[in-house]
This record gives sequence, C-alpha cells and structure tokens, in this order.
Amino acid sequence: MDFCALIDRLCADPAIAGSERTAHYAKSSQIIRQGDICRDVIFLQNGLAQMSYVTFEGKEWIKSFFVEESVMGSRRCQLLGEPSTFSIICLEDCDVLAIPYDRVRKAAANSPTLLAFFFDFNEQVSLRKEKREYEFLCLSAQDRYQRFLVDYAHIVPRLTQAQIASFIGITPIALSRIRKRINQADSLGVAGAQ
Amino acid sequence: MDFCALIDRLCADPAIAGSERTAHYAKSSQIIRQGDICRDVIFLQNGLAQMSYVTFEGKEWIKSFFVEESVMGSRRCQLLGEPSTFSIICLEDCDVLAIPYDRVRKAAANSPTLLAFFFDFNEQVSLRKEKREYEFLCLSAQDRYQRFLVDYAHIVPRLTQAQIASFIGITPIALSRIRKRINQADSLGVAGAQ
DNA sequence: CATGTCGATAAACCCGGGTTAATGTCGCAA
DNA sequence: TTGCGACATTAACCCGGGTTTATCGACATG
Repeated sequence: MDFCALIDRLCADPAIAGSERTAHYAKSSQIIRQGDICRDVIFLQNGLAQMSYVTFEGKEWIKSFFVEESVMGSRRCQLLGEPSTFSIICLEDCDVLAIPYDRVRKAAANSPTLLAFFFDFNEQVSLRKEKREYEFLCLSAQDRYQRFLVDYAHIVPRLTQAQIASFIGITPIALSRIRKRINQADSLGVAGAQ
Repeated sequence: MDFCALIDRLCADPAIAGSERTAHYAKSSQIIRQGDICRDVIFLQNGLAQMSYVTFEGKEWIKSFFVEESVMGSRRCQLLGEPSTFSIICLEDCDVLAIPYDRVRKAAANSPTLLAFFFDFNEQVSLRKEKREYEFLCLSAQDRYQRFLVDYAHIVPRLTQAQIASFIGITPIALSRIRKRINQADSLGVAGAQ
C-alpha cells in the first residue's frame, strides 16, 4: 500500500471519516512543540521536517528528518498521553494531514490490511532506530558523517551543515573540521595514487 | 497477559505447538552469534543476557540487557533473514524457550489478543529505543551513567563496571573516572552542607 | 602456599570535539 | 550602495574520554 492509497483508505474509513484535518505550515513553524500533547498521527504530504530536542542549556539536537510521503508523530503522546519530549519543525513549507491516533488504531483493529501496515511500519521504525543506536555506540563522528552522506543522499542537498551536525550529535564546528580532514585525506589519496 | 500466560498460550496454539524448543545456556555462552541467522523469538525464562556488537577492532559494545521473563531476538534476522549484527550472550546461566518467528506471526494473525500483545510489545520497544537515542544525543557520559543507576537499579548489582561502561558507550577506565568525580562531588557536597 | 585471572582503579599521555570569538561569503533589504 | 543576518570556516584554548601500562585486591586452581 503506497502513501496516497493509505491516506485515501484511512479517510474513507468509517472510524476516521471526518476526524482528519489538513494543514499548511510555513518553513520554520512548528507542527508539534516540545512539551505539547498531540495525539495525532501526522502524514506529511509535502515538504521537509525535523524532530528535535532542545536541552535546558538551549542546544538543539535533531533526532530525525522526514520528507514528503512519510508518517510522523510522538509515540509518547499517542500512547501515554504525556507531553512530547521533542518538537517537529518545518525545514520547508509543509502540507500535512492529521488523524487522531485512537481513530487510526480503531480503523486498524477492524482491518487486517491496515493492522499489518502499521505492524510493518513499527518494525521498520525499530530497524531504523537499531541502526542509529549502533552508529552512536560503535562509530566515530567522522564515520557517522560519511554514512549519513550515503544513507541520506536524497536529502543532503536540502540541509545545512548545522542540521547534519545536529543529527549526528556534534557541533557545526566539529563537522567543519571533519570535512576538512576528509578533503585533505582525499587530495593526499589522489596525489598518492598518481 | 503476563509472561507465563503468554508462553502457555503460544505453546498451545495450533500454529506453534511442537515447533517450540527449550534450551539451557551456561554463563558466557552465546544464544545468538553475531553473523548467524536465527529467526527465533526467544523467551528468556531465567537468567540474565546481553545483546552486544563486536567491532572489527575487537571492542564490545552492549546494546541491551535482558532479565528473566523477557522477549529477545534479532529483528533483522526475523524480518529480513539477514545475519544478526549482534550477539546474545549469557551473563548468568539462562533457560530459554525459542519459537520460530513465522510461527509466532501466524499465531498472532489468527488471534486479536496475540496481535495486540505484539503490537504493544513493538511500541514498548520503540519507546525504549527513543529514550536511548535521546540519552546519546543530549546527555553527557556522566548523566547517562547516573540515569542508568536509577533506571536499571534492579540489575545493577548483577553487572560489572565494564558491562555498564560498555552499555553507556564509554570505556571502563572512563567510567572509573566518572565514579571518582561523583564520589568527590558527594563528599564535598556533604561537607559543604554541614 | 604459589600462581593466575578477573575486576576496579590509577597515572601519564594524546586526541577528538566543545567553546568562544573572529573572519569570510553570500543574499537580501533598506 | 551600505548594512544586516544566515551560513560556513578557522584559530585558540580547554576538557572529557581513549589508550597504554601498572597496581591492588578478591578468588580461584594448581
């Protein structure tokens, strides 16, 4: 089931129909604010967004990026009704469709197809988180950066260095040093190979 | 549904009955070896185990601990049939029950109760991983250690310093220094308060 | 008893990355 | 044109943690 088919299916479902809302968010605006409670499942139709934490020292750390045709939300809010520990902020103008989690859950309970979809979705999320845990645990900042360039090649052109740095857990200054190291190693490598 | 009821329910299920295996593993033995393919869902009935990566430099990083009455396995193996990127190693003697993932999935497909159980289980796993991601991204090693002491208070007495260090992503030497800092701060604090 | 092993700690040294502040470079608006 | 603000980079300095090596105690096992 592709993204558009999923949305059509959900909006047509009797458990959901009428409870969905569409919204437009301008670049830099927040879809969810850290501390807010938002039980919606959010379908990003267009744009680019980040989930990020702001620490009490005021530093921002990005936990994930979302491009058009992806599904977002705070599990902590949806499942536990607790305030979100992070924000969702638009890096570009965003169009979203929001559906309350309990409606989605109800629709899924009556549809093996939907249930299977969200079951798989959860498992995909788990796999991604496992990968990220591995990278923080076992890799250096430079390795994490170089993997990022490969794994996120499709969105790298839409990001600033500061955003990439924040995602891999270092400061923009440290990332700049890493990029310098890589460039120097590259030119040495080329020279050495000649 | 508690752990024992779950196991009884699964073993009685027509999709599973007969495919389950029990096994005993001695302390230090491996239930899953990094690189192996093991599609089983593993129910730890007794003992204590760790999931860990060994990097190509030979360093071991622990990604999680499991106590008696928990459910383990490599999603990567179960879902994708790929070799496990980590090992499961016994920190104490362990008794386990192993059931092939596809049997469990089949049983769940025919039982709303089971499906709901595993759906919730996945969501709980996601919440834990999200917490861990937050801690690596936003907290210092010392903060991670102090949170660990609280969150894992029930198993701390069963672990060595080296295991705790490996879990929070530092060397045992660094952890020793952190413990020294904390002790010094404590005694200063007490002295200052008097 | 002697030896070996493991866990925890310590000292010395090095390096990656954080911090602060300065510089350069765009693009944009007054 | 000037000036301003966002972004990337650099230098200088500091500190946390990695690395290596050594010490010490607690427990085996010979």
